[in-house]
Amino acid sequence: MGGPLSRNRIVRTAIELIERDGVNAVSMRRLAAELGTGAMSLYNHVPHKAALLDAVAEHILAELEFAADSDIPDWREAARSMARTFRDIAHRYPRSVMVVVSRQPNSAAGLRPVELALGIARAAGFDGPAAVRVMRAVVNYVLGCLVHEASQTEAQWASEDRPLVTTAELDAAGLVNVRELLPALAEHDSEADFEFGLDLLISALDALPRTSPHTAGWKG
Amino acid sequence: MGGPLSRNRIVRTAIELIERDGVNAVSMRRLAAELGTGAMSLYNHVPHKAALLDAVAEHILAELEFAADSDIPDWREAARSMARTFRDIAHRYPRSVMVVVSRQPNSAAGLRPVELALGIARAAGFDGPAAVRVMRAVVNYVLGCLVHEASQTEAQWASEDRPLVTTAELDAAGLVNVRELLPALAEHDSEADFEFGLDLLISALDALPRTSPHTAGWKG
DNA sequence: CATCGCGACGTACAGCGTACGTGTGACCAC
DNA sequence: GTGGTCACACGTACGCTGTACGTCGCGATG
Repeated sequence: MGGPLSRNRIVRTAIELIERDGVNAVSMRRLAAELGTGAMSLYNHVPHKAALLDAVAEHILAELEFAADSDIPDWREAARSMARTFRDIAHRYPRSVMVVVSRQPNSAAGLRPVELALGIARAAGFDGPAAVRVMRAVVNYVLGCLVHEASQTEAQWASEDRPLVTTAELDAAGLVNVRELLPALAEHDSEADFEFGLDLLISALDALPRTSPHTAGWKG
Repeated sequence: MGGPLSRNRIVRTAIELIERDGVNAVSMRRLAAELGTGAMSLYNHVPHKAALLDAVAEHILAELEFAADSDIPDWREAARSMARTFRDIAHRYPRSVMVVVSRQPNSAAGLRPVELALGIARAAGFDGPAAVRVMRAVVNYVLGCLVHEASQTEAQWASEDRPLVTTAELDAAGLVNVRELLPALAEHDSEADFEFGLDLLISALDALPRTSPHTAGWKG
């Protein structure tokens, strides 16, 4: 069914399964059934389940490479572009985000976002430890946004638009600010919020003194 | 052994178990053994395992309430203090961080950080959607830092100071920036990086125009 | 004393990851 | 052609998981 078994086909099907039924629904047997084979056949292509999930993370992260545009002269625009690309990919695989994020980023594939961000930081004129700090500031912000949105998405999947928390509970817990701003919290535009924080961070970084000359982004 | 079984004792022991052996090592049987009882006894206090992990998250998040100091007049200092407190708690339970983060934050307990951050944003003179945006910017940044550090910690636990990635692999993958900045990446001071991004973000937010008068933090 | 309810505990079952053995077909040396 | 080798699909089996259900002991209440 669907051609010969291969590591790539297994990984792609695993991603489909995660997106359709959630991470917890992924088992070797179910995945094999999806592929029309026996569970043990998978082990000819993947050493164990953890490695499979690593491969899933790697596969998704690999899309960054193709999507990232490294020819943008203005480093602020390049950084924004990379962050948006990252977020777009996360939106394409919403239920896989936590899988990707929770894998240790020490494989060569996991370090690709770091590589790209470091390149941009250096192009902006930051060097050595400064580049690392700048890179981490924006990567961590983006990471937090993705985790946040993934949480929201999963919560939505879990409870089919049933009220997640009642105002009575909020009052009981003394969460007055949440209670008052509940409409603003509920109808918030996560896209706009993402851009807001991103612009803020990048502008602040751009205003920092440099340790080495940079190619673009002087404040006129 | 150790007094009567209770929900609180179960949750505390679960946290100990996570910190000692990792999340994957937590099973109802092992947890029960740790408590000196049978596995099924736990179900008199907790409906199922997922609820137990929810309770773990809630228990850890509850420490924010006691630790948070809401009497700081300067909103920037208040925000910094809250962020640091959050991070301190994460450092006290390093291997539980991903559990807390990956639970849906829609319980009253999970919304406590949101509540505190919203309070600070409003005290800073932001209101309505602006308060929500400001709150989210800093919360997402802090969240990203915690996830990042948790990943690092878990990686360290997983491989007892064996080299995680070789320079040869980096070259093969074309990660030139990572390769060159590897020393800076390795010996980086995560505390300093955290403060760097936090200050940057808070200062940038403080420079924003307000929609309502605020009590402190004017730029002189 | 009889009764009741709560909570600790054992048993049982479906499902999990995966170690191991077997079978089958494609390839190659002679 | 024939025998050997190898890759890979597949079945079986084991120890572990979460948890539904039944039982039993014990303190409180009539």
